[in-house]
Amino acid sequence: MNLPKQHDPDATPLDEAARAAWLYYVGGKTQDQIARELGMSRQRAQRLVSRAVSEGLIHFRLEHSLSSCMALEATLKRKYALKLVRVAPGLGAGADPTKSIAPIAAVEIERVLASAEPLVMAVGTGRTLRAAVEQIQTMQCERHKLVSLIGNISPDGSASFYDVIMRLADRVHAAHYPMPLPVFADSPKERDMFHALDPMRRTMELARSANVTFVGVGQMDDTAPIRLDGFITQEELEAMRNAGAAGEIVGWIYDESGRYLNFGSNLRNAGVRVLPPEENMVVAVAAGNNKVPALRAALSGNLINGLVTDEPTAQALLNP
Amino acid sequence: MNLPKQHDPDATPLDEAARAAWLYYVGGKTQDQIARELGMSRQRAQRLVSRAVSEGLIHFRLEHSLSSCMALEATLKRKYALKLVRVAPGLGAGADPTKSIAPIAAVEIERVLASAEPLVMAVGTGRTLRAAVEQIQTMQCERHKLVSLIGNISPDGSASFYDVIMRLADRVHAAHYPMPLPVFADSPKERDMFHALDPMRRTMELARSANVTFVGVGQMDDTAPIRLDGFITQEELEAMRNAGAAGEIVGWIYDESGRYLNFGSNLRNAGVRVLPPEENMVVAVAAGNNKVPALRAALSGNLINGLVTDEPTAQALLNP
DNA sequence: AAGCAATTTGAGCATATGCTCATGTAGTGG
DNA sequence: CCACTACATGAGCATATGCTCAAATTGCTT
Repeated sequence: MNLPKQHDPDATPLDEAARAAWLYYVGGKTQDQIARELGMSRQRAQRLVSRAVSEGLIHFRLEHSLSSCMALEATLKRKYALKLVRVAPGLGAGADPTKSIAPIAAVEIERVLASAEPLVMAVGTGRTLRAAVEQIQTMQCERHKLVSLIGNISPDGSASFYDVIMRLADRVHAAHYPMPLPVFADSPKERDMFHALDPMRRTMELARSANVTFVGVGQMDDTAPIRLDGFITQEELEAMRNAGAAGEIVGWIYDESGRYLNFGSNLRNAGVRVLPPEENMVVAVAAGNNKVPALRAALSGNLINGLVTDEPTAQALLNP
Repeated sequence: MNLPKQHDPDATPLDEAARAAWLYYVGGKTQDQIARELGMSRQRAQRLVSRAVSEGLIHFRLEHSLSSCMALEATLKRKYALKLVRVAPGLGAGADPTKSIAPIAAVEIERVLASAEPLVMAVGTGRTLRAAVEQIQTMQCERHKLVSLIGNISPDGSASFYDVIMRLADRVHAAHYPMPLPVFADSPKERDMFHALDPMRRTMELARSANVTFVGVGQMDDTAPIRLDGFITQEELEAMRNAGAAGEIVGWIYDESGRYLNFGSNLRNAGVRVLPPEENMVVAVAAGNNKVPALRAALSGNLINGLVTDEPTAQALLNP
């Protein structure tokens, strides 16, 4: 029988956490039972379960679309002529909307990657996309190509934290093409030098030919991620705002009608600009009150034709 | 902000359950908070969450392979020359092993269906497969064909409860070919009549050409599902046992070396027999102590070349 | 419209969970 | 070899969860 195991010796800590979480969520046992079965204190079992959750060893996935969210999806789709809209149930006032949209975005990315024909998928960066990628399940996608729209080198020279493409490629086993250049060059001249390099040119060409693109959207208020992560200074940010900046996609700043500014940091951006999609899909993954103006602008300029957001944001986008 | 919603009127009960579960598992809120946010009693919130779990609106998925299970997989793979082995962590003594293997089997079925090339997938029936299918996430698989190996008409004339193919096709949106005939004919003659029908012949041909097959495995002790579901009588079962019956796949009974008996109910079975795979894959999804002899027999006869089971069963299969 | 059965509801309570804190233990650098 | 830091552990407790039961509601039949 399954009496207390004397603490299986050849088990990594994460193994134990995974097993405890399995017994808890899949098996529906109490932590007390689990502790006894695994020969440990109830404390430890509790910690293992909570560890498994926080380390993302266990995923929760809702297999049911709320009708209220579906209604918002339909309305948004019509209003902005979008091809894809997903609205995640809101998590209420204080919560981080990233938590809410990440699992939904993950499902959509998986759905795209499940396609039979080989695709080129371009991806941006950012906290939200990063969180989404963490939720993607592993799959075999050798037929697809993943390409980054944006350099992976931070101002301080390190690889950017929110580098999404590598993690995604890891999970889905697809060929991937990161862009080994700074996000912003020091000058337009330097940027042109990078762009003159042949391998760079090919990667950028690939990115521009992507069938599907997933990007985050950055706001331009004082919490602008582009500033918080040290890509531009507060002064530059203010200058861009004065020039009409409403939002930003892979670092490219656009005004409230979704037109890219020909000014300031945009002149140094070394990455690929997302252009209004025609046959291809450009899906923005973003939610939160402070992103509403940026999203609205991107939508009016038809910079995107797909949107993954949450309930309150969807509502805000519909209330003019 | 998000103060108590006065009980959203246009929400189905399942909608509410899904929303509560979302807030609970994804949002990490307490049921008390959820109740306040949704304007209901804590009780109700509690019930909604537990309902969402029991109705399968929310799925738990482990994104981490336990090393002890991986070791068992490797050993089984070698010992029986299998192409695919997955071992789910056991849920301990009393628990229903179906609960344990269903999510793992679901992942494997998804993985197969994610394939780029069009496939023919044949499926059997049974409680275990049925539970696995409930765990599969929805996907778009128009390129694939799903075909049933077994009739979907019970002895009492109703459609069989554990009919798997329709549910699976529903979820994954694939073309599907059920077999509108009884599981067992009344006589060999009647069976031949069914088989003479042209559409039936084509479906059976399709089933025999399947690239991948997923089946359950039935035991031959007094808990034999084939008897419990009224397909054969206790007397027939005993007769088959006396003739050496060790297990059953889609109703076809085989002996301990995995050879089909040419006897009894096998003479009336109207479905397609699973033959030892060559290029194709035949994956058995089964676990539990009482299934060990049936599994062992199927493995010795090379009736299957893939196995999804749980830890205790894997261990039992390895201890001779 | 009344009566009945079946389901839903909330109160109260036993149990399970998770947090804090004091203590222990391993690993590191002097 | 000792001192120190960082992290792991278990006890105790406040809180969250889920079960039971009695009351209320719903839907259905007469």
